[in-house]
Amino acid sequence: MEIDPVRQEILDASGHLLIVGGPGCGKTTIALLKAQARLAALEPEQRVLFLSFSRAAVRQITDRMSGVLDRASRQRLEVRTFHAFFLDVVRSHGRLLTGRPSSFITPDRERQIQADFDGDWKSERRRLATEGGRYVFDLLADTTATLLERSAALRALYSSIYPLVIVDEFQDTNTDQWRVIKAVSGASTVICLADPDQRIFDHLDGVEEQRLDDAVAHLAPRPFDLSKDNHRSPGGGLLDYANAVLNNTLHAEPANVHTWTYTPGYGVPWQTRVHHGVIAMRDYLTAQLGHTPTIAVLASVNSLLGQVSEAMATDTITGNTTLPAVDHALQWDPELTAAAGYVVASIMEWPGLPRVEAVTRTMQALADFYRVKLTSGTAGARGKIKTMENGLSAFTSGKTIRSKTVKAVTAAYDAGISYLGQPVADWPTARDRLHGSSELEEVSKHARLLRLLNATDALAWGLSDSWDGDSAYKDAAATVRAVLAAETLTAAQQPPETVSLMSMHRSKGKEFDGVIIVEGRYTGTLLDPSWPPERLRAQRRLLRVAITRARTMVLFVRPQGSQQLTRTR
DNA sequence: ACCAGCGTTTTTTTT
DNA sequence: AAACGCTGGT
Repeated sequence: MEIDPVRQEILDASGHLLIVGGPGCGKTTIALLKAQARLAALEPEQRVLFLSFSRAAVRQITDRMSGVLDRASRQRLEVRTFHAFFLDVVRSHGRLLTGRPSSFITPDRERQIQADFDGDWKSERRRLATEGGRYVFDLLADTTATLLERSAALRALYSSIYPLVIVDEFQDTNTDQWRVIKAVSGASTVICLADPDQRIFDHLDGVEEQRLDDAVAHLAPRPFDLSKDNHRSPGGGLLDYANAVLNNTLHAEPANVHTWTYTPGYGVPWQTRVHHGVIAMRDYLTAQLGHTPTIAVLASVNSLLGQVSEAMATDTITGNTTLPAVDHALQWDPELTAAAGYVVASIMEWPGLPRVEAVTRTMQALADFYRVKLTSGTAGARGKIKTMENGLSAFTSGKTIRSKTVKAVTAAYDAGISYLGQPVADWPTARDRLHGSSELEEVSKHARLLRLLNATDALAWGLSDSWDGDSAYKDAAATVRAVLAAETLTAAQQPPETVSLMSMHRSKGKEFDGVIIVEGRYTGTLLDPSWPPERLRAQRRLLRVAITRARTMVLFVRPQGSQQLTRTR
């Protein structure tokens, strides 16, 4: 990178900095260079801390480091997620708060504990922390902030290890993360990297528009504005176009932005259009760039991406051409799918179990499914859990059962079920018992998504081992739990596929050679003039983020008659 | 206490 | 279109 006068000023400045600029303006690169410059003046054991939100973002930053920093600097620059850092602090020093060593509760374990607990989970997890020194993920930021706020010695310790702290995507930090930054800013220098127009997580608790004002008020940072620079798609006009979408100003579609419209009910399905778009873009970019391009398919809702994934997983014949299946990664929350899998697994244990125990286990797995939904924000799941628990206790105590789900599950058990000992055939047999209430239908539908976990082989092997050789799968639930837990962990560590499908929110901080933005007929609407102004502005920010993920080109696949993204006259 | 039916919204990381 | 939350009938 060329060091212009503004960047030279950043390198020379001392004290807190607030570096503001849009996508691809080089905020990260100049922050890395600043870290290198600062490291040269530090003691050998001192480090620079670079905090970001997701493991994917950490990966992108470390990848970029190799081209910018020398070896020695790379080794002394710690790029970590907020959570990894908080976990370290709590593990090392949580004892100061509770008088006992700290341990943490993984999300998987949290749900199990939650499943066995009746009452208010929020106060219970707080109690587990203060009385047992056991922390769930959600409490790590708050605990770290409290530790640093209360202990001057701890603040001094961390500031001496990390005299410089860089915070990525600062505009989306929540209240607890900000408390931590504030606490270390007393003795450490803080560099905030921010783009107020990339604020797309306002709807989350603790993420607020005023965060940048907080920084100005409490840190009095030296401000720098890099928003005029664009290194990601130089000359390509993608940033200009994205800014026009943000502000709804007059702008023509640049040559590297294309729109395909589809008419619902006529011609090929929209999913096939997307499939075609991915292949066309891959071929075009391969020729133009001379290497296999990275491509993202983005939508504003997850449900559309599941449909695209389904379509792209198989060869599709359209007219006289065949679209070959495309290997891709679907980034979505696998926890619910896994929970649905545990319900199916519990049904695979039925032949070896007495009636009460079989129904109880399946009902508990069903309740667990709704506990997962509850933790991911669906308030209505609470009522369903209660209904199921009530129905289950009515069942075990012989009272009249009113829950449709309990009735359907007992009826399915009483109808009898037999397995062949072949997991691939027996799994659907078990899954097809999930009928007779809206809850069972819902779980059944999620269970069908299990193919997306790419764990089919591992599941079949595991279940073969638990076949008792006669009629039942013993400990099928534990087997499936172990396989799926292992699978989700390894999936997170894999290098990204060249084609990935994710929500526009999830694409934050990532970049790709090409981006395909999909809009459905009824779902995932990109813009609707009837929305209230605040929602429209939030959506335009989101669209700007999505468009600027692309280095080279953008393709929209939209239904006919959809709202223009920029003013055209 | 349960659930069908109706009107509204769809966005989420973390070992 | 599907999944949410809310409400009134059983």
